[in-house]
Amino acid sequence: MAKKKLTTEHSSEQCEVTCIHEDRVSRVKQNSLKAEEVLGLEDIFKALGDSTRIKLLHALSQEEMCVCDLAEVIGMSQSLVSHQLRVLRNLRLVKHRREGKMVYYSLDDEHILQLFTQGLEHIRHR
Amino acid sequence: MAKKKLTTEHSSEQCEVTCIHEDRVSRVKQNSLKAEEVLGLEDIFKALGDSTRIKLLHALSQEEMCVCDLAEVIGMSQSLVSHQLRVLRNLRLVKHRREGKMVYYSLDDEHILQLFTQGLEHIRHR
DNA sequence: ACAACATATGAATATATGTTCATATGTTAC
DNA sequence: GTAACATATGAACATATATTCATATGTTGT
Repeated sequence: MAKKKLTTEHSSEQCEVTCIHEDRVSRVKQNSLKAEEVLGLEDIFKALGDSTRIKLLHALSQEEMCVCDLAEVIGMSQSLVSHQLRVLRNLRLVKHRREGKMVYYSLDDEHILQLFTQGLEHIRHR
Repeated sequence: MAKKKLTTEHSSEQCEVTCIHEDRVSRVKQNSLKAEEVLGLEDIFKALGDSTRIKLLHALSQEEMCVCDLAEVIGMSQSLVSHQLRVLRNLRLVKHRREGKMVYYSLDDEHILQLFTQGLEHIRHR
């Protein structure tokens, strides 16, 4: 049986840490990412962190395609594909052009492919 | 060209698409990522798609640090840091070693840094 | 005008996930 | 043994997000 510990006064105002290596902490703190950079990275990686969007981007890395084709390739509904393409569009990861009734999508930034490659290297390398 | 047309009724059995470019679709389909690869990428990018974990990884990219230091550096609670470190540990993104009462974490895979670099290039390049 | 098609989108829902709180576990010193 | 400290973790909660459904918008052809 576990015992309860008598907690002395728990000042909840501050995080009362006692083990900080001050020099190390301040050194690393100074080299922090800017808030803007953190948010930017978060957005991109969040966009890449979904299997549907991964499949869409990978398909588009091969050729430009219309929404219907994309739906068929990844085996999901047109509605879902449209929704997810909008997410990718908002992040400037894909661009689109209209041709008659159809809308063709393609990659807007080839950096994405390098991220994929790096990611694949990682999952093989473990 | 386009295949059979289904009634535009509420037949929700199949995805009734009529605009498929068959050659293009089958070409791209053949070159699909394996399900395993998709899941692997999803896991990694999902892990990177959170600001707390981004800050943790970026801090660890500079030097090995204990949990307390990390909490101080990113300005969040010890509990949260521990939880998120476990996520990163499960994905083999960080490793840890015990030294007395403290546990020191460090990056387990330097590929991560390249992903960060690529990501940063992207957000600047738009 | 209309019908048919391709795509976009708002709303609803279910699930996933980040954060907090309380407490447990493990280590050192006494 | 107990106390103090550093870390880990289960549960609860709130928010975010993926997917589906129904419908709207835009385009072509008649």
